[in-house]
Amino acid sequence: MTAEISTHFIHEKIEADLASNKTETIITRFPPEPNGYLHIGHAKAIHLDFGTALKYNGRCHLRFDDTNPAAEDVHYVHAIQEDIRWLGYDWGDHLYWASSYFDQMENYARQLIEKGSAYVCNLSQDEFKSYRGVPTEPGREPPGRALSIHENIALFDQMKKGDLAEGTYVLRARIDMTSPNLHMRDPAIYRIKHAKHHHTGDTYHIYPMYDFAHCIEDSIEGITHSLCTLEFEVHRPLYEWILNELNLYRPQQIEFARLNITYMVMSKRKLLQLVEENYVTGWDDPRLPTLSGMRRRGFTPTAIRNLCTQVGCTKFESLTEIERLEACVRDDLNETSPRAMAVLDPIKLIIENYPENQTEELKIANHPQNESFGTRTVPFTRECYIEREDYMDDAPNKFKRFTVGREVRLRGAYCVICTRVEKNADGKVIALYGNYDPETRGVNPLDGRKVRGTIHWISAAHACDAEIRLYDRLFTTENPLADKTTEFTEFLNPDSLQTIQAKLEPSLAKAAPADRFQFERVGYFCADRDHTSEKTIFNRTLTLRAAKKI
RNA sequence: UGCCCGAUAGUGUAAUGGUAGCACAUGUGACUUUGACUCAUAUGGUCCAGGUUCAAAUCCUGGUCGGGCAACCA
Repeated sequence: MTAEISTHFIHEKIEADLASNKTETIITRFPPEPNGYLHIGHAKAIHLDFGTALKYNGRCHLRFDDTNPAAEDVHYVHAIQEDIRWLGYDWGDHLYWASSYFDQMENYARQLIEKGSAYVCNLSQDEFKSYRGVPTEPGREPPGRALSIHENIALFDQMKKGDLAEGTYVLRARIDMTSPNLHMRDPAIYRIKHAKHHHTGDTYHIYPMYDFAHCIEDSIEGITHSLCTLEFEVHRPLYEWILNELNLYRPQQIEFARLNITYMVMSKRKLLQLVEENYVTGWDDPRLPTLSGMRRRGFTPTAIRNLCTQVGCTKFESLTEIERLEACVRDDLNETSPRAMAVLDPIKLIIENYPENQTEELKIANHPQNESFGTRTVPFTRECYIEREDYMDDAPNKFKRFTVGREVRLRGAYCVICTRVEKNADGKVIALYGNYDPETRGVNPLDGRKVRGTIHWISAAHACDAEIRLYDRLFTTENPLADKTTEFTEFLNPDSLQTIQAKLEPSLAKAAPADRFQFERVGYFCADRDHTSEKTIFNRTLTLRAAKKI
């Protein structure tokens, strides 16, 4: 695949480092914690990390940041790898685990203790809170600072052996309790956890904290540029302090803004809540911004990568309009999806001058601009389904579809003039009657009259019944998290999923799960993963770009 | 009220002291056997105030507004 990626401040920094020979090979890393599914926000980071490595002929490591066994699960490890591959990126042999560095990290922690730069602290979380102080006031030195190196080593050994209960002791970096940066006020770097780790099992009872672990992981792997999101900006002094204290190679951490998209929530915690409280059907619900959800919805990796390129990379906390994502998806799908016909809200059209028992196999192109998509045959008969909204009583002149007396082209078939309409007692249209012009099969009328509208249709006798899931945005407000006083679930769109029964052209019964189509004039659809030869199920990926219909 | 970061059309971005461009969205028109696609065209912008300079979106100072930081999460 191509490394389509725009240039921005991070690449300027990289190019300067290359030019000054500070670095030779660019090495980045994508470091997910296996505690949830990847979403489109991660796609931005993946695109940046892997795309940058590709652009500069370097490499990108996939490293699972598995330092907290309480939250993590091997199930997520598999899902994350699948999603990254689906997006189109490959880490080759460079798969790493924070947990494989645990022994080294312990040694580094010991080094810190031995040089007096770390100590064991027995303060409870609440107690330490009062020692740490608040942003506007300096903290006080915790009593543990007075312990001898000997005592600290002994205590750390006990923590490691698993004799001590969780929460009783932590190892702290000894930095500066008066620092204006709270992260420098003796942060915890090791804590006791008796949980079973998905990768190391019961081997360890102590686990490193993010701030201690991450910089060491980067350093060990020789990462040149460690790209992360803005909230880690205030952690950078700590990242650098630890590696300096340990006299280790120091990668360059650079921060960029997260991706936010209107009508979506990107927080892992919020997504988990939507899944656990059954607001959606699972992590791969097509309404979710998870990569697995978007995949099931029918979005393409190309579209997502293009979006990432378009939004670029800055330090400005932006909110991207969902329309831009949708434009990327339509742009790709327009080029890559074969066309087909489906009637979502059927009414019958009876062509009275068409022979009663005749079936014609019409050859129709699968793509209007690309002949390589080939053709398919679609059966045509006297009775067809057409879309209810393709008929209107007393239609204005601009309405290019049926009204009594108006002639319309049936896509790929004949021109038909609507002669009368049949309604039930409530005035609801039950059927349309019309006559076709046998001379117009595939061509315009010979007499030169203009037929302005073209509509889609399905032969009633051959129609394939299908379940169609119409998805719409999950929330009704652009930024469901903006209002801090209202729970974001209050803004859930009650109509985000509508399931209907529709009529499809028979060729679609042969579709395989995940196959994508454009149902002409209706939208982009893909066969759901639940789709089988017995039960036809399609998801609506997106509608066609909304044009003003009369 | 401590520290850190940021601010360019509605939105996302480019311009690296020298003509403020591009894309998405929106309006209008053309084409069309998809009211799609495509094409043309229009609307619309440098947070504010000073300063430096022949020249400032860009550099400096001060404001304003927005975001982040007080897990034994990452």
